[in-house]
Amino acid sequence: MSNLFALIDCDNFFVSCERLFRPDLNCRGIVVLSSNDGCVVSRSQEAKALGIPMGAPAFLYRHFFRDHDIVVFSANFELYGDISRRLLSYLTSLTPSVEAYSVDEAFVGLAGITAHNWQKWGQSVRTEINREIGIPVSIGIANTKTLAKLAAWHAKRTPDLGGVLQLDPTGIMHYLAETPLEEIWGVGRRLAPRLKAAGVHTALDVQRLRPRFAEQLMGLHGRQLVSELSGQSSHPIADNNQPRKSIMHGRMFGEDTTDWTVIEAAAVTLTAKATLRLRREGLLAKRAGIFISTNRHKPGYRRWFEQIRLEPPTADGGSIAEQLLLALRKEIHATIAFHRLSILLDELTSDKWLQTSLLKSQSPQLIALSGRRLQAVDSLNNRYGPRMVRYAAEDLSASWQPKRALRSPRYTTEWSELPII
DNA sequence: TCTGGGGTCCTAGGACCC
DNA sequence: TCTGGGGTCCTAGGACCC
Repeated sequence: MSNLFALIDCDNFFVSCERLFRPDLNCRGIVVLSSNDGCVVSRSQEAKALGIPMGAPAFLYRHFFRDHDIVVFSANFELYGDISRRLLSYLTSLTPSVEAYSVDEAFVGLAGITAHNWQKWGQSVRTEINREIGIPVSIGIANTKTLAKLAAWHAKRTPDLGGVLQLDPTGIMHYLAETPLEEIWGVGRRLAPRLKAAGVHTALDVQRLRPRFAEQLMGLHGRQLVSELSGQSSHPIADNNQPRKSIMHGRMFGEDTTDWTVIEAAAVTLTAKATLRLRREGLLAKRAGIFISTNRHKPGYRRWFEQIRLEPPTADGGSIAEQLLLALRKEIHATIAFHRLSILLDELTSDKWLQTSLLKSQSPQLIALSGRRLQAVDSLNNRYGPRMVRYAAEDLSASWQPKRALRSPRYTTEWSELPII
């Protein structure tokens, strides 16, 4: 028995996924760009060594990429999502105590696993992931999730460790002292300056804070941080089956637009996608919001947010989009170049128990009809391909669709894009 | 010309109640 | 004229994460 946590953290995840099907790129500088080919979200070691920062705007680096022979990809989220699922399924074969923390990281509770030497256990897991899935990972092992994150950070940067670090009581002080404040899980760009002003510069300094003072500096969160860094766990492995609390779906437009028709097409398409996720997870939304803004990098930046109540709760994209657009239209008069639009669904509830309103009662027949229509659409789309049946408004314009000119094939999720040997 | 997308949690303050 | 104390709930905004 042990109360240890492991963090499995993929190295340069998006780049590693691209290399999986392009071994010819193994020693090349590679970057992967965000949606709309906007900025750099993943870099190979070679690209990092050249000094390309995370989040670098792609347009500023176009010449740099060319001059340094950097291979550039648009993000291929279908591929990354699929590889991520494979990793998760491998980890779940070791123990059910797995928390998918993000697309490229997972926590594993080690209580149910027996091993004499955790460092060796980590090495073997790492080797096996490399063999079975083909993605390099770093592994941190410690008594708390915060320390496991910290261990993985060092495992990535210290070649002698071979990609795995277990923080045991003898070595822990050294690594805490060597961890800059900003690298602690839970200390971001706002807290860091506040802590520095109080003379706190490393993870060891934070660990040594008096809990009351930590709470003054960082709120409740600070107290937990001190205890987590001291080896007292306050964050257990989270249950991935907990229903989600909100769904947000948005896009920056391929080009700015003043055209209401384009806004409509974007809003309906994004709402349809968001409500499809809702239905797949057996949820209904009680509230929806639409968020639209101009380019925040240009002067005169403005944004609008309209929220509506959904009575009864629904997963019907057409009806939600219609109400949202109606609400938005009332607020927007001038012709403005819009840059980005998002849909938010929240106050989610299970579709098993439908709470109908007493006052604004809608006929049960009507609700049932909408449910059957959505079911029919979903089953047609499952059978014949996504978006085979869709709202006409989705096709009013495609000009808002983001650019992804340099996307690699969806090797593992599209029959027509299978790799050819 | 060109700068991403999707989440969760905590807190402060206001409205309202007795 | 004077104007307490304590509680709950909701929301917007801020902070964090990847």
